[in-house]
Amino acid sequence: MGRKITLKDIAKELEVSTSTVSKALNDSNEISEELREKIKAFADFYRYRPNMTALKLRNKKTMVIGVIIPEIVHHFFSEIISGIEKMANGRSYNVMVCVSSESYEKEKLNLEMLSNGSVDGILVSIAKETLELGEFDHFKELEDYNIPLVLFDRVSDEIYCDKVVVDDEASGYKATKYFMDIGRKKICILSTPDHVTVGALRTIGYKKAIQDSGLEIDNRLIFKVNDKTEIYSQIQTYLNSLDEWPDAIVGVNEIYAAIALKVTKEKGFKVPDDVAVLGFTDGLISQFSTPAITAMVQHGYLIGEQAASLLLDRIQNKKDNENFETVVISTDLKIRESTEKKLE
Amino acid sequence: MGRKITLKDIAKELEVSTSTVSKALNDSNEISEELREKIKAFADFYRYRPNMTALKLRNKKTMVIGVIIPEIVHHFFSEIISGIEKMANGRSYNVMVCVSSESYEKEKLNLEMLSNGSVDGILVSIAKETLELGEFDHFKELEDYNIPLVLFDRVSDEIYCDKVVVDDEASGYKATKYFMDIGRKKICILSTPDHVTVGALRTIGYKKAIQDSGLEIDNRLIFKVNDKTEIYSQIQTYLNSLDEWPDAIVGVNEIYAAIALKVTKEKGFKVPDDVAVLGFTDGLISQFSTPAITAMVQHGYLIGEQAASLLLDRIQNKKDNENFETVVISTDLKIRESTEKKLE
DNA sequence: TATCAACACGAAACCGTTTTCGTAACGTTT
DNA sequence: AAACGTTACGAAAACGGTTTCGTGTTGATA
Repeated sequence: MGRKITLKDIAKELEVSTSTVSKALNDSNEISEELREKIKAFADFYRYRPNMTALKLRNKKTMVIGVIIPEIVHHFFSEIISGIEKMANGRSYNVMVCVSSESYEKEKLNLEMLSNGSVDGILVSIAKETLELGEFDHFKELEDYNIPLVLFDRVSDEIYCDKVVVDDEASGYKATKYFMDIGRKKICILSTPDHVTVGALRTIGYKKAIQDSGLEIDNRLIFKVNDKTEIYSQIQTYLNSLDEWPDAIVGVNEIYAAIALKVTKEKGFKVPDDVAVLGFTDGLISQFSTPAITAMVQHGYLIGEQAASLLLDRIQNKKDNENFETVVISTDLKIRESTEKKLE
Repeated sequence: MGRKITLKDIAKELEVSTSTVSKALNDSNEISEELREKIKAFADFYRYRPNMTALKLRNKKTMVIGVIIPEIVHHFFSEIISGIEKMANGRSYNVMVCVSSESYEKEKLNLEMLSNGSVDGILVSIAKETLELGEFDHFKELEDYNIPLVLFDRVSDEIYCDKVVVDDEASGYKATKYFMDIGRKKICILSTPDHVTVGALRTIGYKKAIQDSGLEIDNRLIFKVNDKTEIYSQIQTYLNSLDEWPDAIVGVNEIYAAIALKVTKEKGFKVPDDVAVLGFTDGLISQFSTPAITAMVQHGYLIGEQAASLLLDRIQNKKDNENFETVVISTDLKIRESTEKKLE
């Protein structure tokens, strides 16, 4: 029943004005040492804590940032949130998390909800459906409300704001180059449909690497997985449809790589001796599968930190509106058993 | 520059009072049809949206619930958050996520931060350190602030509130019983230190199952993994220290099971023929490792939904304070290759 | 024609703070 | 003694809404 105690309560009880109490608690020297101590003691005793909502209204800032992610049960994204949370917390901000479930409608709804004054700024990784539709007006409306936006990982050129991305093209290149360096000839890539930029960019990197080494690109070795139907059988069917099994497979995410690994082993090939497998995102699957999968580490935590940092800079400094920045987080190759000969 | 437009702005522009505008926008029939439409049109045109903070202050509710979890990059917990988010959203609430990183101090800080009026209710899964210290006063202070609390998964008897838990003891029993049913004799359990209740309870279930079948409990088959040092080598060392390798291993989480699987295969044993492995939490590791690991599915999503639902009931109905409920979510055994003979 | 309800709107209080400004009381200076 | 500067506090506005309670105008009723 310990009804929350307010400034007014204290004021009444101590027979002073609320302004006096407020000042006393904020250590203003406008109030005499004596009274100040008395008020503080009283407030302390009754565990007074200023009402945040009132403060938010007064200060016109909420000390909260909103995050919209496509999915939360996902190693990469949860890493990002973790980074965001850490950075925000360190700068005394809280984080409100919304999930778009890859749906355009939900993303729009979330955006509207967040932009009604609940948060001081918004971080978004765009939903697949939105990317597919190419519909970004809901983001543009944010400008009207004057609320800073930072996009991360899944971004769009049509939206003018700060961004944090992975150097996907370079990573695709790096992965492919690595395979060629260890002597692989027939390198296959399991990618996404083109509207998912990350997949598309990695594929571009893949192609460049092939061309740079003077080889021809074989389009049959590029497979775009359709997320809307069963993934496993798609990959299985595709690989089986090739005249000859590839000697190296790049999966643009952990799952594709893990599935490719599984299918390959089931087919009787030895990994990495016959076939080498590499995936993007260094999650638990890569670490714990057998053989452990070589992965492009994407540093999700760092991405989250950077994105939050950029957003908070915007919020706090009110940077000159026309100088948007794009931070590129580079990946690292974490070599594991799936591409290296095991020590016998 | 589209300065956020307020009621006052509209009122001034249309030369009416703010009360009129407010009523018109809320479809009050106190305002004439004609004026109402005019105001609405105007508001619409300028994209008026009520300031949430002001509403929160006025209504004395924030429509936000806070969640404190030990870790976010974790399949089980992210599933829970997902469930919470879904339920909260469905009931027009938003979710503020805080991470305790298993630290008592951070948990306490988070709790203080959330209880200052930022949220209408709080969901917590207790940090390991807190459980270890047995220090729960920070939760009790919540009562003073009159803010509802629901604990999930990691709970404590000392805290008097609604709870949502997994039937850990029964699950431990079920897992062990299953192993005995498929003819395993030497069943080992990789558990946690006792202060982590979930691990302890599962171990109790394990013991009961053994006893119920008339066998003796062999304490050497119960290993408590210490999270503070390297897990892999601990498990490896432990298993190697046994006179004889077990023919079945229960891991109280996915990681322990995956490591046990790996170590077992490295040692040259066949899974499941020589050794069967089972883990708790049905995450990606279990699905994608080879062989895929049999798992106790914990329905994290459901736990999240239930917890949020319970909390919202408290918030909305102001249930009679002394009738706390504990919802038990039961687990399911998802049998996979790691315990079943493979089809050749 | 006086009375009264219904209608349509505005004034003001309220939510819980902070902050600007005003001022009474006192001490100091010339 | 007049003028002035401090000190220590309170009144009131402000943040952006909602809501209660008037109140001036109508039209209908007795």
